[in-house]
Amino acid sequence: MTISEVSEKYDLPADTLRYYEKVGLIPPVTRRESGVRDYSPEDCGWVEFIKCMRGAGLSIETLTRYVALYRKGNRTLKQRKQLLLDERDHLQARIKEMQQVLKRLNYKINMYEERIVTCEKKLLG
Amino acid sequence: MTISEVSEKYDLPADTLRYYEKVGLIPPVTRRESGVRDYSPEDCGWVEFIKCMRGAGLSIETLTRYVALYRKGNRTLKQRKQLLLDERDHLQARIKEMQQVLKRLNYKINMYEERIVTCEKKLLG
DNA sequence: ATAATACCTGGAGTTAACTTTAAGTCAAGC
DNA sequence: GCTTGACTTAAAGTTAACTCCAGGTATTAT
Repeated sequence: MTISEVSEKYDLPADTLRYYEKVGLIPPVTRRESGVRDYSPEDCGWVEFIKCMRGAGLSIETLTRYVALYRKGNRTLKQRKQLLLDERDHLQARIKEMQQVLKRLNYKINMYEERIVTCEKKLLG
Repeated sequence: MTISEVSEKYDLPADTLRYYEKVGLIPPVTRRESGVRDYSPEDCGWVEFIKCMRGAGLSIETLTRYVALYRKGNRTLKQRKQLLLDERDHLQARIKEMQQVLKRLNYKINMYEERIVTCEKKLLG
């Protein structure tokens, strides 16, 4: 697959795909003789994975560390698992915080509802 | 309260407090004659509210819009409620996405667990 | 009264994560 | 074989959200 096809498929600008590769967010993409990128299914898998993780807010720095470990082979399995455990915990904490805020927003919205009703009554009366 | 006390209380740098006020993220803070900030309980309430919302990822742009509406008084109640409704929906969507990723991370961690066990068996055998 | 410390403003600098640009190379259609 | 549009790189530019700095004023302790 060419870079523009991958760009289309995952809804990521081609520039971003090149950037991700340059900073080591995905392993080096397969190339033709000429140097043009030709994404394999595995390359695409990485793009999808990274897009997903970035969507949840994992930093580029963290993800490049993960990819760097992956590229070192099997002897880094435990470190990779640990990295994922740490990120999972962070993510869980963020979700919890956001759920608190969600509650607060809902409460505030209810208060607004009440105030608006009261205001309109006053205008009618 | 002085800015450094507020900074301490909410664990936000004094520079950030000034910045928040400058860009309209909180309404103008009470001042002494001399011009020095002297945060009232209400000013503190804004700081707390904004810190909370920023923590959940609401943008400064959105929050300044909210504060601007607030400063226009009661006739903006409906618009403020609508803004909060929109933000609540965004937040809810983000939480859902993050929960998906959490699931995926947990799955991946289990896979690593299995692979590590298998590897260690191989090394022993 | 004076020295040390805290506060003020406007503006420059920083960081993460892209995004655009310039200057060129490659590939598909005629 | 030539044009046109997609691809390449390195490097500069952008955006959001701070963060720091210089030069000056205010407050507090001695």
